[in-house]
Amino acid sequence: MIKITLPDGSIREYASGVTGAEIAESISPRLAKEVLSITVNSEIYDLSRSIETDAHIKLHKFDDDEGKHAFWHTSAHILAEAIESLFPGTKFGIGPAIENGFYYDIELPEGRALSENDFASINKKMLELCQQDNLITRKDITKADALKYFESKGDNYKTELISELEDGTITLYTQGNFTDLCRGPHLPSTGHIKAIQVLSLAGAYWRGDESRKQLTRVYGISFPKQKMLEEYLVMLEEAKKRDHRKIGKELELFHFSPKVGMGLALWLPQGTALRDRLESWLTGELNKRGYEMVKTPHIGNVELYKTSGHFEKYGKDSFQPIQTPAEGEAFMLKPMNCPHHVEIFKSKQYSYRDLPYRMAEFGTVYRYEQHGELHGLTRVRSFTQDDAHIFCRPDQVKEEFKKIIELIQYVFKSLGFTDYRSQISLRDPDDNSKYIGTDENWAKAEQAIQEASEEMGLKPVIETGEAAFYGPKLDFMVKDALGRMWQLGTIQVDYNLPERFNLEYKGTDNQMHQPIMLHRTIFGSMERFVAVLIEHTAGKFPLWLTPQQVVLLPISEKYNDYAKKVLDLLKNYDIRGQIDDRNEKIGRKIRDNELKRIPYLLVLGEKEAETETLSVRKQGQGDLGAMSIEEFAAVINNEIKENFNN
RNA sequence: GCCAAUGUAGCUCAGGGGUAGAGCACUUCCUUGGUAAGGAAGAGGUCAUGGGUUCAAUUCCCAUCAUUGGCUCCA
Repeated sequence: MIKITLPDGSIREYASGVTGAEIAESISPRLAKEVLSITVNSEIYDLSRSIETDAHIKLHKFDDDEGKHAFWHTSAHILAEAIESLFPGTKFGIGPAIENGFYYDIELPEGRALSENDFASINKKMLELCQQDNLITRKDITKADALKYFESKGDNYKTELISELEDGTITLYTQGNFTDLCRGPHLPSTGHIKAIQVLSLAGAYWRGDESRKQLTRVYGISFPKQKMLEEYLVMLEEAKKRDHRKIGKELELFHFSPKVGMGLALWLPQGTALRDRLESWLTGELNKRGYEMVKTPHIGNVELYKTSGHFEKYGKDSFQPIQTPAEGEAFMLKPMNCPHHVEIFKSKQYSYRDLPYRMAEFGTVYRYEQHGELHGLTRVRSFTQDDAHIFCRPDQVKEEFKKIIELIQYVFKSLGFTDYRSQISLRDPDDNSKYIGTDENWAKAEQAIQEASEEMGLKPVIETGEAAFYGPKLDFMVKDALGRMWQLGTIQVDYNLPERFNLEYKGTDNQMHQPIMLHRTIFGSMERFVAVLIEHTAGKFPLWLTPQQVVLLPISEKYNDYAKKVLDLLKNYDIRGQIDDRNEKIGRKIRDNELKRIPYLLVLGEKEAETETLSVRKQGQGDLGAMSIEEFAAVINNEIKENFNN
């Protein structure tokens, strides 16, 4: 008998060789039906694989990541089986589970290409294979036998993968008529998959190497219930509806013109109003927290970036330097704000008492992103960072981190991002040679980041070896209304620039010391953040932020004068809006302004004019009834107050 | 930068070897209204750009540019 410890600490005894499926069955038949894979002492097993020794186990269903992984991994094999049966002679690359579904990289036989027209037949075949409920079996074979098998199939991608594996046993998984090289784990049988569908096609280089052959990547998704697939497809539709490029056009926020240049956003008046409001609000918060605003030019002498090291590292792939009539003189479009800020720092002498120096700028930078990488406002060639640099003493790093974390938490909360994750990137403990800065400073900074995160209530994921060469960092990822993750804020420690620019301050010992520099941004860039905010809110911005809080709708032009009077009064309460005095009926005005996502519509006619009231309509809720101007102002102000209080 | 698809009116899109269509938006007129589209008339396009094939190209072919979906890269 062996002892199996469940996640809750309870211990059950089974005969040696018991499988995950049998354990699940012994706990509950319902669980046995839903369980997909099992973790045995931190290794993930198939349910049919026997367990020979005492172990800690955890059973995985579709609702945890490990369960999904096995589910989608098996789905990828089904996709491959379907394609092989429909297009014999197809060669297969890799077919992993990904965050949302799975893909398989394939190479179709000569002269054959896959198009969206083939999706229906693939879907049909995949569903058929699932309904056959074929058992999935795992087989250990030798490397030589594995090579022989895939050579006989002519599958040179698989043989390449196998030949790079270590000697020893190799596992193959078979379901129905399809056998694939795979580490596993997989579902016990294909019947668990009740809904499966191809989603899209893309080209992908074999092993991500552009000098190698481009394969066809087929993306798909699958679920244990048909209804879940339907919901997923609805979510994809919803994501399309929320696409910031679409809403940006509808709400006239920004525009791209090929005549100006790709990746260069033109901010329209409404978008500018939104962005300016974000900037001025954040500036206010920065001032409260001891930051000082600075402004620096859009270009800088090439020598500056040579000193900072950016030119050497990125100059070739960047916008090329601008020549001047002077011999040998060149300027670069600013790719980073930090060298400029460093020069501001260097403009005077510092005592230890002057630190920390918190310097912030909404600084526009230019980076030559590759053509294919440009995407709406999220990937552009000119963008404005909400950048800040904090020059501090080593003993201040932790406190400064805490202050920045507090600010980031406040900003996220105020904008409705309640769900976010954080990640600390530390250096690779096995190889210190690739990092600049002393061991002592790194150790201190890494400790400071971890303590600060913990004291501020973050639960960061810690990634060792992910730090940049110049210092460790803390990144923030927010989850939007559709559950998608966006990387926004980041705080980075930098030992590199202080060294390259020879920054110093005078310590209590009357000696010069090198300050530590912290880079930090909250929004990342204004462009990207506005895009995320649009998709998160579907264009229904928080009341305090939205460019137009109210639109006044006179019933007919007889009441335009009353509307003008009301608008003036509302302005006294800092409520912003405009009058829709088009020659249209009230229903039309309501419809058009609802579509523009105006939070409050005020209907003004004879009744209202006589009683000095407003008929208030809230976006998405409809008629709230009549109110006095004072009452309405209170409604608005309360809603704004609540936004910042909860 | 690579692969694929796409590019027709301000927007969303239909069409198709014989000089171009719809809806919305726009302009003018009528209508002066009560909570998600009032009516009529009008104007608007070098069918992305440049070549080629053809009696004829917006349509077919090639190139370029841009957009979209991926890949690669990202200070």
